[in-house]
Amino acid sequence: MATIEDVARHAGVATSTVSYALSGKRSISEKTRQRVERAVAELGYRPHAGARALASARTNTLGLMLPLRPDVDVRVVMEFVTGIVTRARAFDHDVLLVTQAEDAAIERLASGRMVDALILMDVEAADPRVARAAALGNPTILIGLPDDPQGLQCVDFDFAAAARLAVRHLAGLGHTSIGLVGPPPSVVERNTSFAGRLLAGFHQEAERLGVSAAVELTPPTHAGALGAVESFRALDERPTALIVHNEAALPSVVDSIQMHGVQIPQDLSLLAICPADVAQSQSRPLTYIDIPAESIGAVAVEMAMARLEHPDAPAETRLLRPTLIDAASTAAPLNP
Amino acid sequence: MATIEDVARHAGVATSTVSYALSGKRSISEKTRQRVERAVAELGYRPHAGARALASARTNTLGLMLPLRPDVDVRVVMEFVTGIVTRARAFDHDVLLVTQAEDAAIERLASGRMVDALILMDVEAADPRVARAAALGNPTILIGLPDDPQGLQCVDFDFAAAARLAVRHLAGLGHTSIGLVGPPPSVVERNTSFAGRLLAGFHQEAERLGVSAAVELTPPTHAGALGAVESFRALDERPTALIVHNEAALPSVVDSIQMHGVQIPQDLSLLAICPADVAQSQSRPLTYIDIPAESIGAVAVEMAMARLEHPDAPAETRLLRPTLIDAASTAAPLNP
DNA sequence: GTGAAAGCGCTAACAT
DNA sequence: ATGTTAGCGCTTTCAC
Repeated sequence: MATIEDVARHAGVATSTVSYALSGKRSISEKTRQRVERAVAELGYRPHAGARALASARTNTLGLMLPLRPDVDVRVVMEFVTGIVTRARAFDHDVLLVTQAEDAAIERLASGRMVDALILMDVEAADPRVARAAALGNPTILIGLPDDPQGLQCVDFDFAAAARLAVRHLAGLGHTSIGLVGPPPSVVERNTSFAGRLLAGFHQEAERLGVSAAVELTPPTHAGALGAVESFRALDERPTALIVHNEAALPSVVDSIQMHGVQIPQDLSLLAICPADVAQSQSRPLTYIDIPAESIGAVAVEMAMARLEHPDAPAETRLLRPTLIDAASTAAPLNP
Repeated sequence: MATIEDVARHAGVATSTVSYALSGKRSISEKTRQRVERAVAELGYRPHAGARALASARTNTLGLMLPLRPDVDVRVVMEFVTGIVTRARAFDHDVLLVTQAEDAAIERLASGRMVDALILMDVEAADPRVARAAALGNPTILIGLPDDPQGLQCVDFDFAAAARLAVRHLAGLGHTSIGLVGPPPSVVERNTSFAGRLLAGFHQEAERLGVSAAVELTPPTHAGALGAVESFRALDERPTALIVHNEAALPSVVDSIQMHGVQIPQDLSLLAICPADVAQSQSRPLTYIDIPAESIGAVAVEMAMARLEHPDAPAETRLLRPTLIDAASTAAPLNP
């Protein structure tokens, strides 16, 4: 393996010249740059990542901490990951993946100086990782919103606004009773940040608009979805519209509704809150509010990079605004 | 951040003693080891990964190359990843994730000495990455089986044997016409290694046992699944048993069968080839052949580690044998 | 059983 | 615009 010194010798210049020619951190005459580049190509030179990290205190690596909990939808998670990895590459960074939620992992990556910055996914309202990470020197970006985001860098979808938008859309069509097929109970129990915000937004807007609101926390299974639909049908004030925020249950919800001979949207309006491609892969077109998972991942990376540039910039929290895509699975309710 | 020198000073020993006390590479008196360990704890010392990599030519990092193609099922992919990350940690290794299929990424990781070994997922029958990787100094493990695995380290599920087992099981029950709901056409077109082996095993065993065999390559959508089921029903020799090797289509296949009023297994036997948890999350219990994705990932890591220990050991290919779990979704066909 | 010191390959002052 | 050189923090001879 060629070293920078080999390149320098081959090109007849000093090692620092090679370093600078490659990094562009000081001006180099066109002629020497060419010679260096030729030498690099001819020797197939690649800088040694460890040596560079040691000398520069930069690893060009991002740590991604992704607890793989059984109740998270991997499809959605992988969209985040895609956004993160793709955007990181644009900044010439690679991604180190950690799937344990243990604090030890944070320290290993950070104190071992394996990464320049950390991205924490699936943040809970009171997440022990957050304090750990904040105590670290490394920039840390949270995907999600802990109870107290003071002084932390956070990015997430505005789930509260999404729920409000959903309720508003349906109420605007004339619905007065709306059901929410919510996330799995375990997601709510462990205080996942997004679930609480979604539920709060849902109830808040329903109250504001004077529509009645019912929630079913729904396991990510076929049986769970059927159960939720049954529960809503058994209600005195049976909902005329359903909001579904549960990617795994969505197909079964759609199916079970149709199995009852209920027409969408004539008899029942259906509105999904999920990533675009999940909505679009259902058995019928669905009106949905997009969870822009890839964008959120990309923003997380951008925030991390900005932090590396300006370590003292004030912390900011970014919530991405919801947009509704109408595919005619919602309509005015039938007059009784 | 404390360095090894700080620790040495704090413990009143030489830096080399600290190094050896930590690595155990030479014997240390119990007393000094204690002192070193105390100093490490008190200072919160963590070795600098880059410095270590530079001095030892070991990064304790594994590269995982995971092309995110739209036709792969992320659920299954994430099981592989889980197996890999978990097992890697057991060997004190972290995982660097690359999602581009580009050759450039291989060189970056390997020549940049960012990783000790590489694991390539979703290998195609004639995969350009393979030649690149083989040319590298780093140990490389392929998950999948290229056309010519000579001299390469490969691990995969024995899809051919799985297909044969499935056919044999159904033929043994008395079925004489079997349909295969296969992977998406694009998966076959791009010569994904597993798809070809599965199809070959299916046809081979069907021919051997003299049962008629039909295949529908099935897009991973609801519409695709419905289409496949319709096609089979339209056949002159309508299959009395279906093998499904398509995680995304599986739920829709089950639903559409039931929607036709067809009883499983009385009217139609159904056998899935998929990871256990996919089979178990369906709307009814399914007889299935397990794709042990996590185990495969774990084996890949073990092979990589073995390679690091014994770089000159002969290359081996490991194919994991299929097992069938019977959940009564297959039965003898009705006599006409 | 322990220490001293020579690198590993790079970056970034500091020179010129 | 380019060259010289002192580290960065660790591992591993080599010496005792």
